[in-house]
Amino acid sequence: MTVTIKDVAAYAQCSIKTVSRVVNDESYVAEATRLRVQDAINALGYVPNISARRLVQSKSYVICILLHEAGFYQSAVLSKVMDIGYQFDYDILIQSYFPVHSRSKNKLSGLIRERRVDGLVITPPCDVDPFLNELLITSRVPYVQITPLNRTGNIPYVTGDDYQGAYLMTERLILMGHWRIAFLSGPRNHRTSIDRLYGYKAALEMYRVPFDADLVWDSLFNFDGGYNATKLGMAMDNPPTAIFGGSDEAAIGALYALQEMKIPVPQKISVCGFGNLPQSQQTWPGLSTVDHPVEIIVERAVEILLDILANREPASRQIVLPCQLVMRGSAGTKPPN
Amino acid sequence: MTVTIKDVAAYAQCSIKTVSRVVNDESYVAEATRLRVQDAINALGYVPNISARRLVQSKSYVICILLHEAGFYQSAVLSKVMDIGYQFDYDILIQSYFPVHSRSKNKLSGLIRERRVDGLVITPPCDVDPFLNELLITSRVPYVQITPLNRTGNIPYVTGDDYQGAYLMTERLILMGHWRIAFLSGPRNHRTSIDRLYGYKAALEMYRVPFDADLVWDSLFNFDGGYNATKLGMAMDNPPTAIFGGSDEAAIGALYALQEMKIPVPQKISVCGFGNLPQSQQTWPGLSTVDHPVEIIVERAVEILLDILANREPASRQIVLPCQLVMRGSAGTKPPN
DNA sequence: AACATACCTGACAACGTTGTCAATATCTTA
DNA sequence: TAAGATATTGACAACGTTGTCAGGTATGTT
Repeated sequence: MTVTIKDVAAYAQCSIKTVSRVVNDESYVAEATRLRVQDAINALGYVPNISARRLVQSKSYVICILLHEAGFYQSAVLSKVMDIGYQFDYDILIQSYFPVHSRSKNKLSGLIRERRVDGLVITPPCDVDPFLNELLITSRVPYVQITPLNRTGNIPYVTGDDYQGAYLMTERLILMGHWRIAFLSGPRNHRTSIDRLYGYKAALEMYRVPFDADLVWDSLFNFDGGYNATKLGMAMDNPPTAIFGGSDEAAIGALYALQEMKIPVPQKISVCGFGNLPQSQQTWPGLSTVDHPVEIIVERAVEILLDILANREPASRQIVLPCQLVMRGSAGTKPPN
Repeated sequence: MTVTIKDVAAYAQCSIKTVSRVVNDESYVAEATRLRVQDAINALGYVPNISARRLVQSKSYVICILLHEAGFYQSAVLSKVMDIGYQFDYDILIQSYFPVHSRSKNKLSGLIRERRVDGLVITPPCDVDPFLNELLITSRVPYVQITPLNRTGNIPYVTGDDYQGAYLMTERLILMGHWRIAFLSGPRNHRTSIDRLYGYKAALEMYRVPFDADLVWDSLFNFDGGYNATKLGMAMDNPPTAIFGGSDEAAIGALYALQEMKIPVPQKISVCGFGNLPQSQQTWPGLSTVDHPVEIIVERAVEILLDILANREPASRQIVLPCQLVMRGSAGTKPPN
């Protein structure tokens, strides 16, 4: 039924090893032989059996993207992963991971321990899960973290510069006249969230704008969090003239809340986000945000992983990429009192 | 280094075949033997080598989700696929497919012909690509289409009822007093787009609302298309009081355009979409839309595919699921003249 | 007691490829 | 011309599993 390397060898009158050499572009094949084999391959429509190759080489040629819930950020990562997927010899497998499901744990454990995947790309918030970390250590499977919530210097990761990005945006708001700027914070024990908050604080300090702890609003970095925090926060005696969302999702939630409260953006209040997700340019007004270069981040992460898998030493194992401001309609100069 | 079935057999003092039986839960293994083998497996930490199993069974235990560009709809599909992915024995591979890239074609062709995937789930607009269709036919690989742009009765697919959904929404708008309702159309040669247009027309007819061809605006079903069409269309002499976007993306584009033109929604004009994408509840005002039950669609599609792969006859090979209205703030009664 | 039947087990081939190594042919150099 | 280097090829084992089939041992039936 299916054409194997033996059929090709018989057709081309040579050994299977020679066919293998031609298929894998190895040296030491006479030009005439190579052509004869090529013809045989074409004539018979031979395609190598990947399972056999994988067995004998004990490699799966699969890398796995590990995601938690499918939020917008995760979608953005997937978009890029898909875009570049066809450039590699590796196949790309996606796997969700919910630590609460034991089936989910089992699946993941099988994936790694049965060596169905050669390497992993880990997206937040999977990097902070203890079970996964344990599994990664004991199995010794290579992996790279993308924009981890927490990170240590010896694990490969690629991330945007949270501190610098938050600093830039805060600075910009200050230069537009704002001095009461609320910050929509994420979980207080996550590095990403902490770094962004530090960037925010540093800019305030640099421009001698007093820091007000009441302007740091917990948002969990998601839509509902941003919405609720804004509803609550805008009721304070001395509300801010700008809201800087530590994530686009939270900022979009803030936008929604403000619309609901009929507080015009940006006339009465400015809103900014962090992430530059695809939908942040489809809100009204367009969301000013810090571009977290997801595409480059993913590209670099996959590059590092492929280097590791090929036993090449990657140019760098920890990459922090600078962020840029993307100003749209949602941010403007501070309104007169 | 790695523990194989032989090691387990030696430890448990039995043949490799018996270990295989235990691992695969086959009958005809004495209880005592089974326990002895289980102990050996646990003691040695044995995990079967999947590549070997795949080779001997000539199956890959992988299903592939084929996507074109990573739009929001595609992300929604992926989300659900991920959600349910850990329930299967199959691994889930994602692959983008851009017919213009020859590398993309090669990758896909290899994926199928090298039998790296056992089956495919095909998302729009991949289903209308001739190269892919040719490949699917010649390779005989099983596949299911999700909400195909075009479809024939003999190919497995799962989709929402475009006609019925569009009918319902148009009817609702009419009942809210609208009789000049613009329809943001997709490509005119795609079944999905045509069906939604027919549903729209049918409702108009039923309620004796005259059909005006000038109110069918080409939008390509995306944000820019919806935006441009709305900008253009609202400049006409007798503009509509409602815009029904054939897709949420187009409707969100329309919302943006209307905000830009300072035409209040829903006071002056109502806007509705089709799809109920995650972000359609994060727009302001919340987008009224037709819920396309993506989650169920994906679930059913995967069920069908798994049935086919297991040589079970699926309960049904073509499934058309009813749609429901989700009314949010973007639609209201027709304003007085 | 003879025989059928169900249960249990293991030897061995097969899956389709790549790696190792030896054998041969051809070329280069002194 | 001989010796050594280089190019070319193929035989065969190995990868780790599952499928086939034959053989053995209890158990039940006539």
